[in-house]
Amino acid sequence: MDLIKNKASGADVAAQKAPAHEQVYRTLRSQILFGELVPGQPVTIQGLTESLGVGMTPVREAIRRLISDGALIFQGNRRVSVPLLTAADVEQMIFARNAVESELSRRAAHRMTTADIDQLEQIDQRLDRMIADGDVSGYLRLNHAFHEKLYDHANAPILKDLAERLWLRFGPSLRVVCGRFGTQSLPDRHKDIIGALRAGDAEKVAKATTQDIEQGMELMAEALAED
Amino acid sequence: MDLIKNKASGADVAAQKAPAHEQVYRTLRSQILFGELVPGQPVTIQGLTESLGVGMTPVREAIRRLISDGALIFQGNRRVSVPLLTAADVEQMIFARNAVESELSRRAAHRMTTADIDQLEQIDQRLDRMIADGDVSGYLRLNHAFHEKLYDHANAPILKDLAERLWLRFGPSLRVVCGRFGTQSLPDRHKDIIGALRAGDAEKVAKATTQDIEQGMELMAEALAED
DNA sequence: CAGAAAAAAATTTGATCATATTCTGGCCAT
DNA sequence: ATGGCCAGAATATGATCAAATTTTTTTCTG
Repeated sequence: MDLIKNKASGADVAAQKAPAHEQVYRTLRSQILFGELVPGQPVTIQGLTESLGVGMTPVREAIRRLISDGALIFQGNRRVSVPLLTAADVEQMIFARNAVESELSRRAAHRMTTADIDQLEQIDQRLDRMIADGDVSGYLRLNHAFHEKLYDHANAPILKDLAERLWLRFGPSLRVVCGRFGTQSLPDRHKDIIGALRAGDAEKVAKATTQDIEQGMELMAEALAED
Repeated sequence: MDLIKNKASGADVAAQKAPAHEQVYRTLRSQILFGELVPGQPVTIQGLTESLGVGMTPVREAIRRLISDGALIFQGNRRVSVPLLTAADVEQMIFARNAVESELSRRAAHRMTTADIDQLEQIDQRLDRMIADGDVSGYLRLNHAFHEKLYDHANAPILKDLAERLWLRFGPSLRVVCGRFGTQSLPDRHKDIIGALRAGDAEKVAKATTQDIEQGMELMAEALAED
């Protein structure tokens, strides 16, 4: 609604036309995915209507969607909050991510052109800069962008949807890990993935993805175990 | 022993206590899961407010949740409808179900007691009666109940949630298959699963689950290919 | 004059909000 | 501690506005 008059600056037409509940959803989803909300933090409808300047109906709808996504949890009474992961949760997510995302990588490997891989590498280079700068938010955004870009090429929307849900679940906790250990200590296998893509070795891409996942998730499990 | 007994007569009470949007969600979810809504059928908010006798806010919230579940799809303009599956969708679901549900079966196999297995077998016996009677609705409900009961024992809520979402996606189309071929031609591997459970052979349980999934999904793929 | 394409009105449906009602959890008195 | 009040938050409704579809009217062409 604020964006309506801002069209002069070239704001996205689609975003302008999107209904309020969609915009609220995207905003909250992004905040959760990139850890701007802390695990355990309560989420209230009235708080969001004020901070987002929108009525309660759109806020309600966005919250329901996010609960269904697993990005928020409904605490039995009428309270909603950002989920706290248990060790068992992380263990299940490792299994599920390995199964789904390694397959997405495998499929993407069969379909990506050199130009596609170049774009992916560009994202990874920007990501490296974020790590060097210690920019946690930037790191989280680009790490997600890297995987999303890769999985987009798998041409498997249902599998990608499953993967995206899992990311929403661990987003807040991943941020906590970064905050604790810093970006320096977050290794990834993106270089391996890119190399294997260029070599056209789909199995190697899948393997590297699995390693990437396990490194990240193990770190998360350790951080959670400390509490 | 029977902890559920606590709220035995409270089943209705609990249902009464549940907020309207929750009830609408459950009703629609059930209708979709068991194929009471036809693929492609449009779903309108105002139609539901009338037929369910509640305001539009609860209906809206339920619809958003179901869209997030993949049980309904948002058709670009403001219309919402029951999804029509493509061959590519089915292929992805076969992969995802195999990965997730075979693991759920494997985990359940490690934890189920003889009494648990007896209960599962009881469901399967009731299911056989439904097949004999040609009761498609009953068949769908008990087939779901069988798998849900099995996966409940896996103690893996995140994996179970992923599986449940996949079921919601193919529910409407499965009903179409049954309507076309009848219940007689729907073979399952439930007897194999039960036998392997009793033998304590987790790998065999997982294998039988995979076969059960592939039989059902292949049939669906064939039916969809006919159009 | 008939028929089809285009334009305009009417109807249906979705989106949002303001308001009333219900429920939860804390607080205070006993 | 226990039990009833009170503030605040969530739930639910109906009214209102906007968008899209359908129907009707108009217009143009053969």
